[in-house]
Amino acid sequence: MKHFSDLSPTAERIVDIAERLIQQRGFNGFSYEDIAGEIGIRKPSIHHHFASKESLALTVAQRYTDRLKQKLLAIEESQSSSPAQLAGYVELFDETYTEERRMCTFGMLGAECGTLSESIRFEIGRFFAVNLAWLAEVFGRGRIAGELSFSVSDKDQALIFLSALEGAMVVGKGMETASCPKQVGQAMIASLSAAASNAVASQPLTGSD
Amino acid sequence: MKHFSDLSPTAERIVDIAERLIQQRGFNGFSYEDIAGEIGIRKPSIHHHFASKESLALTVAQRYTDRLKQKLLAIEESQSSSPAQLAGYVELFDETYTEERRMCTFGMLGAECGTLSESIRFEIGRFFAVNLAWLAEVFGRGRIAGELSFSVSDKDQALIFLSALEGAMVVGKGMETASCPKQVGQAMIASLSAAASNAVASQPLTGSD
DNA sequence: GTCTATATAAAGATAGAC
DNA sequence: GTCTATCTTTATATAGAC
Repeated sequence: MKHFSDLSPTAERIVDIAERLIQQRGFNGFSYEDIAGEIGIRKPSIHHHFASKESLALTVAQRYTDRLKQKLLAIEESQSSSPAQLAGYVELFDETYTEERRMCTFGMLGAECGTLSESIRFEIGRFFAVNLAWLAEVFGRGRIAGELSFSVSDKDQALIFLSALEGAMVVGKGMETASCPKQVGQAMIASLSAAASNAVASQPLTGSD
Repeated sequence: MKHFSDLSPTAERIVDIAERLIQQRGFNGFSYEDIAGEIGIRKPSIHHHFASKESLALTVAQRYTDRLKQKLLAIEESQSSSPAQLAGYVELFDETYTEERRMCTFGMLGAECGTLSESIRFEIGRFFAVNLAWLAEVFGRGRIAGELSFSVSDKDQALIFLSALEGAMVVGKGMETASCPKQVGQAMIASLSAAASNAVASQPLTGSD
């Protein structure tokens, strides 16, 4: 298919359910039968829409990244300050987690990537790269504007931020906590902002490359 | 069994292999056949040592936490400063990741916990609790000694630190990066230490509870 | 697009011999 | 402790009718 708007209503339902199952149980933790049972049709009907489980997961993955990009643009348009943009970003993780304690689709797939095909591994790398590039930009702007202060490169700060949110979902699920990504995200933003108010010279030690 | 030293040589090999498979492929990503093939015995022989896959995973989990506790004690004994203790802690994650790009056993199980039994979920919660308690102590001592500076509670800082390292393994695997947990860990320690050198007043905003 | 029927393989597990 | 044989269930997938 060219794009996700080309998906038939049933295909879209399948993708919706598969996405949720990947987030809650992992790629190796659900089957076509689970999806069929939920929709009320039979397994072969799922195969009619997605010949293989891998192609289904690939569609889930591509749509997820596509939607993320849209949400990042929406954050940039609605929020002008860097701390507010970060808060919007944290909210994306929190919404996902709060909704039936789902993991980030790519947090789950990243953990499982030792069992996944090359085409899906490619999508995993692409998703994280999109996140890191966007975060590094936000951290760069925030640092220059004096809204955020940190002593590592923009790229390292982006990696810390993304990792902490992905990890917060894992730790939160493992500890059966209600709001882990939000707690971690807000604490990090508080740290970065508090440092900016105190800081005399908030130059990064290692540049912004 | 009372303790892990009671494991027969074959049982121990089984646990070793199961641990590695959980870390690399997840609980739902391997089978008794994988273990049997690697050891050179048959599936029923694995069942002789561990009647169910779940009981095997439980032993893997309990041994993993047991060993972690020992390693934390070793770090406390060999390192006196808080930044050095954190560096030792980061090294634990880095060693695991560097060894064939393994995940933390509980990072993987935490992500998959929607498919796991109550007894394993209990172990997941226990593991993270042990980590958070140890880290919060280290952060508290480091803050009081003026070696570390951060503007959230000791507990929140511990949660950020653990989450970031767990997440770094996920992101690192997903991006096929060589050294993600080390990079994230060292960057965080640098941040916390650099802040301590600059800080005028490094009181936590929200107390140390 | 959906169904029944079926193929094929793998999974977790047990019985009982050696 | 290990084996062969077997059970039972599930998974992914295909063929072909409606």
